[in-house]
Amino acid sequence: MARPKQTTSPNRRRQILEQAAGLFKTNGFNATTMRQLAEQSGMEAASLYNHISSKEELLREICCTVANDFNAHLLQLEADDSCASRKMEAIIRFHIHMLLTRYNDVYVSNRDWKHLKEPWLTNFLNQRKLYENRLAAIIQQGVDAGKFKPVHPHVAVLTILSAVRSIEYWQRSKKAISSKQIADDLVMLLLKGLEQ
Amino acid sequence: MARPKQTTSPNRRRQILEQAAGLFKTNGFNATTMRQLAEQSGMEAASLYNHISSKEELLREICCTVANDFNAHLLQLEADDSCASRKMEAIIRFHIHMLLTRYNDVYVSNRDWKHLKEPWLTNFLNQRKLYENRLAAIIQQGVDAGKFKPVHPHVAVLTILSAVRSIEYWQRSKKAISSKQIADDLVMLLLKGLEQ
DNA sequence: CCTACCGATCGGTAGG
DNA sequence: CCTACCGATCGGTAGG
Repeated sequence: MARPKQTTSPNRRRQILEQAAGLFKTNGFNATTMRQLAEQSGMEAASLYNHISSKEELLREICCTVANDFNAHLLQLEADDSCASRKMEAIIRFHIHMLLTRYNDVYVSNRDWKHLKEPWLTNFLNQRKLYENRLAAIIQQGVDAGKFKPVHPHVAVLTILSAVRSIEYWQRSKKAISSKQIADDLVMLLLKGLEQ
Repeated sequence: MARPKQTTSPNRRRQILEQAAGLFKTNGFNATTMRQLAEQSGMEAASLYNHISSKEELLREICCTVANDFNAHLLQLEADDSCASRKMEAIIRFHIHMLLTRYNDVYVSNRDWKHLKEPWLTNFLNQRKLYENRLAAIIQQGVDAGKFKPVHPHVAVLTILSAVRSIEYWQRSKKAISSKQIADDLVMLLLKGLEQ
C-alpha cells in the first residue's frame, strides 16, 4: 500500500488552531510563543509554518469565526417575527451558549482582537459596531412598543454584552452551580432587574 | 542660590506611573516597551531605572492602588446601616465613578493583573475574591429581606461587576450621552431590569 | 517535519 | 540622567 503523501493536512491545522486558542486564552496573544505552541503540537517551531503563515493568522481565524457565528445567529433572529423581549432573551442565551461551548475562542476574540493587523482590525471593529447597532435597533423597537424602559438603546446593549461576559468567570472556577441556573439568573437579572 | 540636588523625585516617579498607565491601557502590558515609556517621559530607557525597579513594579502599583480604593469604599459602606438596595446602588455608582475618573488605572487593573508576579498575583486574586464575597453577602441580605429576587448571590455579583465595565466602551468613544445618563441607565437596568 | 540560524527587540545592568 | 551594551528570546526563513 502506498503511504499517502504527508502534505499539510487540514486536520493538523485545525488541531494547531485549537491549541493556539487555549494558549492565547491562558497567556494572552503576545505572551504566547510559537515555541510553546509547537511543543503542545508535538513539533518544532519552524514546522508550524508548514500549516500556517503567521502567528497573527491564528488569531485572525479565531476572531473571524466567532464574529461570523454571532452575525449568522442575529441575521436568523432578525427574520423572526417574535417580540423584542423574546429576541433579547434569545440573544442573551445565545451569547451564554457560545461562551459555554466555545470558551477559548470567544474569550480570546473578546480580549485579543486588538492585536489583529490591518485591514482585519478595522474590519473586525466595523463588524462589531454593526452588530451592536442591530441589537440597539431591537431594543429601540421594544422601547417604542412600550415593552422596555426608556433607556438609551446603546447603553442597554453594552450593558448586556458586558454582563454576559461574567460567564467567563464561571467557566474558570468550576462552582457548584449548573450552567442552566447561571443562564436563567442572568436572563432574569437583565430583563427583570435585581430588585423584587 | 544652591541648585537642589537632582535625586530621584517622587513627582517624577508619579509622572512616569501615569504615562505607564496610559501606555498599558492602549497597548497592553506586554506590548508596552520601556523604550516607549522612556520616550514619553523624556529620557532614555536606562534612566527609568533611577525611578523604578522594574516594569512589573509599575503594574503592581497600579493594581494595588485600585484594589485598595475599592476595598476602602466597601469597608466604609459596610459600616453604614442603609438597606441592601441602597448599598448596591452606592457600589454600582462607585464603580462607575472610578471608571470615569481613573479610566486608565482601572482598565489596566481589570485586564492586566495576570502579569503580576508572585506573591502579588496571589495576593491580588485573594483580595478580589474577598471583595466579591462581601458583595455577595450584601445581596444575600437583600434576598433574605425579600427585597431582592432569589438569585444566586455570586451570579448577581459577577453580573453586576461585569455590566459596570461597559463604561469602558463609553469612555473610549466620546458619544453624545452624558456620564450621568449612562450611570442612571446602568443603575436602573441592573436594579429594575430592561423590561417595563 | 527538522536543523541551523537570522535580524530585531526586549528588560535590565555597568559605570560613569 | 546618559552611553554602551548584554543575555535572552522572539517570529520567522533557508534549505533540505
